[in-house]
Amino acid sequence: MLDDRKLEVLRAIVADFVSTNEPVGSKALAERHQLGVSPATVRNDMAALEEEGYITHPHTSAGRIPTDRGYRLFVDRLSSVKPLSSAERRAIQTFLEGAVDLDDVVRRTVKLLAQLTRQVAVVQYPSLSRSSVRHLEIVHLEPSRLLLVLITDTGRVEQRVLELPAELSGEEVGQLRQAFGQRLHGARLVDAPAALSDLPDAAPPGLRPVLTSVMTVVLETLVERPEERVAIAGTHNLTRSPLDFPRTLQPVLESLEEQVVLLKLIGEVNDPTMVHVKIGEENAVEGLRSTSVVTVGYGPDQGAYAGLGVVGPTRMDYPGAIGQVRAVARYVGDLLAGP
Amino acid sequence: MLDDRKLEVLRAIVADFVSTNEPVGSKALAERHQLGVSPATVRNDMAALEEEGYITHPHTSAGRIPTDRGYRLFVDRLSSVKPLSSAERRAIQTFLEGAVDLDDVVRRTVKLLAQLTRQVAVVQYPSLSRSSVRHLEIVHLEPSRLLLVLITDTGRVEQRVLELPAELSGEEVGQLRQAFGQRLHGARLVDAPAALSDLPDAAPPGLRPVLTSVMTVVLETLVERPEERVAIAGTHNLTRSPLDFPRTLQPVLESLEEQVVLLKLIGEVNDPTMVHVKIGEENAVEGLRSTSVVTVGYGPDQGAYAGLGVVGPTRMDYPGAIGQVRAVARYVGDLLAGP
DNA sequence: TGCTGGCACTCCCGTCGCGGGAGTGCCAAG
DNA sequence: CTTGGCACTCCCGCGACGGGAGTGCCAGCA
Repeated sequence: MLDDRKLEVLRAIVADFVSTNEPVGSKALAERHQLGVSPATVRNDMAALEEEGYITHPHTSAGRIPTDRGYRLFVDRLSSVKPLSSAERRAIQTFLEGAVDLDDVVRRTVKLLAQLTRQVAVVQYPSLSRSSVRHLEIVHLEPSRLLLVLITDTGRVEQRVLELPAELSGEEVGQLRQAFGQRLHGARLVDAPAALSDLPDAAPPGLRPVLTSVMTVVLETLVERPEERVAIAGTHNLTRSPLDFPRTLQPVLESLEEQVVLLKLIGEVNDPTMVHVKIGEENAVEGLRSTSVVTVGYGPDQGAYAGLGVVGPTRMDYPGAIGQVRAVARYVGDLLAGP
Repeated sequence: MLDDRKLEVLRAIVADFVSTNEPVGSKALAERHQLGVSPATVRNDMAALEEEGYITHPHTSAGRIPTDRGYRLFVDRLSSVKPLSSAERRAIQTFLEGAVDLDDVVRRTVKLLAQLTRQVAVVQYPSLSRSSVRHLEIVHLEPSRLLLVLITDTGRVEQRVLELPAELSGEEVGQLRQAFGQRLHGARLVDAPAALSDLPDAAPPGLRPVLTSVMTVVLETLVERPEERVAIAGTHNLTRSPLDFPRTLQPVLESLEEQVVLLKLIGEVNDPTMVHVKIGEENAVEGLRSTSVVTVGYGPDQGAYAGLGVVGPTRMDYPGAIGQVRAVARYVGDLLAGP
């Protein structure tokens, strides 16, 4: 149905429309790209492409613009990832080096991504459940109050204050500390329940009640609490071309303020090592139906810590954005895996 | 120069313009408000007000709109703080109760403030330097690595990993812990340097080098690092009436993404117990010259933990915003001071 | 001196009509 | 299947126009 030239025409339409933001006509297309055919032929191809739903036109005598479906075809079959320029590579390096802690890494990353892609950037903090324990500290605040501090291999720190049913001696707290430390050190958080399963039996009987209660809280803090954070930057890029979001900026901004929405956006990926692209109506989130979202997981080699990506108009430089998102994800993944 | 009726006219202009967002004419003004004079008289007053720079008009035959100077006069002398409705009071209570930790409190507060005022809300995290130490924990991660965890009375937790020049024994770490704990417990962070000043002399000579190096880092973490965070919400409110920010939305969004800018915005107050209002051109920040900012400090009684406030168009319901900002600040202050 | 009604004037704004132009769809010929 | 030609459609910018809201000024009146 669609021969190579028609696809080439679609590619040209996407390219022109992305760069000019104006409906593109047959004549301009035949001239600017060397298609080797006349505008009339291009028109025929356009009619076919429109028949198939890949392009449309705002009114009868206007040029064509790609539909969501057209962008989808473009992304899937007509484009290859754009390699980064050396300036971009340098920008990534200089931007991320010198980060002092996890917060700093994430903040720099999201800002970098926003600048690089000139879109809205979103970066999820390394997910708790996918990290492993570097250190678990139990602090004896008061006789009947403990503070749990968890440090993960990604540098993330979680803490929780815990009220005890009974008072504990310093010695008992030391026993607790040792018991948990031994079993959890280096363990992945998802494996924590298994690692702790033998704990009640192994403990001295007198300590058992308090131990199980501490254990409950530890597990709750470590595993069950889905406290996922995201950072966002570059929202002003949405206003760059006012035409892209005529009156629909409000729902976009609203959606971007909902942590839940963002997490859904970034988290909903099958294969975290691949870059995923959601185009316009493909988005599950109501308010983002007028945008496209490019996401990828980041982390050491296989397992992903978390996700990051960009949100922009469907009229987006997909090859560029995909390349940039992937590059940043790799770099940050290495950075966090390093130390 | 300006008698009572002229001021009344100004107040009416502000009121009408804020609610309708349209230049207000003499006739409509005389009708809607009971000024007891004719439109012609109102016109004379308007001419005087314009002469003084309190109002202006977009073109010769249009109604009047307040200038920044006009809003200033309105805020300073012509308005009183609007008391909260009972629905608003209830909203504050239900919104903030059930917050589990500091992060949660701040997140809820900023969202609440955005909903209440229908503007962009900004909340600074309780400032480190103004809080006091609830607990300082020193964790012996490895022979030559320490982890410092600081918990403030506001529930804020800061941590820092510290590489030592030499290895330490567990016993020595215990000594460190005790030395710092004794001196810092309950102390305000600004007083930390003083509280620690006698430390080198009091310590056993063998421990001195490492102790001073730890001390440096502690002070750095506690006091010098100006790690101030802010939360923001409600940016979509900027798009509510597109007329307010015709083409100036971009710089506003850009400014609001700069932490530094926000901190400056909120931090620059003389008396933290008072609500401060910056109108349009009064703002030091370039990109926010088209907005007004209403801020106040929050915290226990006198000393302020930090600041919070809202950013909106100069055409803002000042009496309402001031009341809401103040109410939220008080409530959050109490909430944090309580436990 | 200050308020008022009257009146001319200004200027915005929505509407309409009018070309120009870009682009399309279709057709017949190569 | 491609191509040139051609009629048609519809947007868009422009200027003209009239209504209307609002102003500024002035003269009269308390």
